[in-house]
Amino acid sequence: MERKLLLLGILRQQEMHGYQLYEFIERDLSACTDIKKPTAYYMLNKMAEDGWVTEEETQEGNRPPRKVYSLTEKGEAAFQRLLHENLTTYSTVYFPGDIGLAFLDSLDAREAVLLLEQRRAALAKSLADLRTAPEHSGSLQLVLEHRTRHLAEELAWLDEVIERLQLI
Amino acid sequence: MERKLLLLGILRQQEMHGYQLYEFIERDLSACTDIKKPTAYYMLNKMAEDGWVTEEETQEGNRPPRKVYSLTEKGEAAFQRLLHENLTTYSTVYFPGDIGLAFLDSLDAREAVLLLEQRRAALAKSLADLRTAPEHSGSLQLVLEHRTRHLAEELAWLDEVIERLQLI
DNA sequence: ACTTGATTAGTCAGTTCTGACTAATCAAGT
DNA sequence: ACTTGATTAGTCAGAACTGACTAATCAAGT
Repeated sequence: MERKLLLLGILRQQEMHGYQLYEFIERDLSACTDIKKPTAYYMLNKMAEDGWVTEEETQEGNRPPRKVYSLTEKGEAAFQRLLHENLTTYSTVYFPGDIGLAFLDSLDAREAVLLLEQRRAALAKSLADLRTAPEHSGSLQLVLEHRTRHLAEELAWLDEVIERLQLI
Repeated sequence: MERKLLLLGILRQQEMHGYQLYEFIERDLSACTDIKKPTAYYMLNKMAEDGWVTEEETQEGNRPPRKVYSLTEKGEAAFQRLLHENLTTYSTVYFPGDIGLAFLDSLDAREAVLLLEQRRAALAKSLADLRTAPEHSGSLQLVLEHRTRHLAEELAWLDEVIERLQLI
C-alpha cells in the first residue's frame, strides 16, 4: 500500500505520465523506496481501474502517445486514507543482514570478524554518501535525517558486534 | 536470497519436513523474517530442483505422506556462499513509515502530531513486547539485541519529530 | 460411539513484482 | 545525409509471494 500512497502523493502535486513519475521517484525519492519501473506502471493501471486516477492520452509530435495520469476525487480520498493509516501505525521492518547474524556461530570468530569488517566498510560508505547528499526541502529532509540516524546507529551496533567477537 | 539462506541454515542443523520448518521459523525466528507458509514450500521446491536439498517421502500411520528435506553437498556450498555474501554486504532497508513522513506537509502540524502519537504508541508497544521476550541462545540473542536497539532508536527519533512539530 | 474444535500438512489460484527486452526519438560527430 | 550512442517511454514473460482454502488426524466432552 505504501507504494500507492507514494504515487498518489506525487500525482496529487502534479499530473504526470508514467515515465516522468518513475524518473522523479528515482531522482528525488530514492531514499523512500526502490520501486521498479514496471511496478510503477502496474500500480498506475491498477489505480486507473479503481478510479483513483484518470488516464489521458496525449500526442506530442509523432512520438508514441503517452498517458498522463491525474488524481480523481476518489484518488484524493484514498490518499488521505492511506496517509492516515501510514502515519498512525508502525510497521515492522526485517533486516536481511540479521539472517546472516543468526548463523554467525557456524563460523569461527576470527572469520566472522573479517567478513563483518567488509560489511562495516559498505555501511560506512552508504552513510558517507547519504551525508554528502544535497539538502532537500520540507518533509523530504525529515526522511533523509531519519535514514542518516538509522545508518549511524547501524554502524555503532556493528562496531559493537565486531568488538565482542574479538574478545572470543 | 536471504530467505533461502534461512531455510538452508535451519535444514543444515536438522532435516525436517515443510510444515515443521515453517513452525520453527514462526516460533523461533520471527525476529528475522515474516516468510509465509506457501513461500516456504515454494522455496523448498525450488531448492530441490536446484539440487540444494533432497526430498524424501515418509509415511507415518495412514497420514498423507510427508516430504522430509535435507541438505545436499551442493546445498551446504550454497549456504556457505550465501552466508558469506550476507555477512560481507550491507543491504539498504526502506521504511514504509518514511513515505508518510514525506507527505507530512500536506497536513497541518496539529493533526500530524495527533497521528504520529498513535504511531508512537504502537512503536512503544512493539518495543515493550520485544523486551519481555525470552532470552535466546547464541547468535539469536544478537538478532534480538539488534532489533531492540533499532526500535529504541526509532522511538527516540519519533519523539524528536513530534517535539519539532509542536514548535510550529 | 460420536459430534466438535483444534492441530497438522499442504496446495491452489491469484496478486504483485521485476529483469530483460523493444522501439521510437534525439544529439552530435564525420 | 548518415551512422552511433544516449534518452525517452513503455511492455512482456516469468519469478516471487500470499490469502484462503482443503483434508486428514487428534483431543476430549457427552
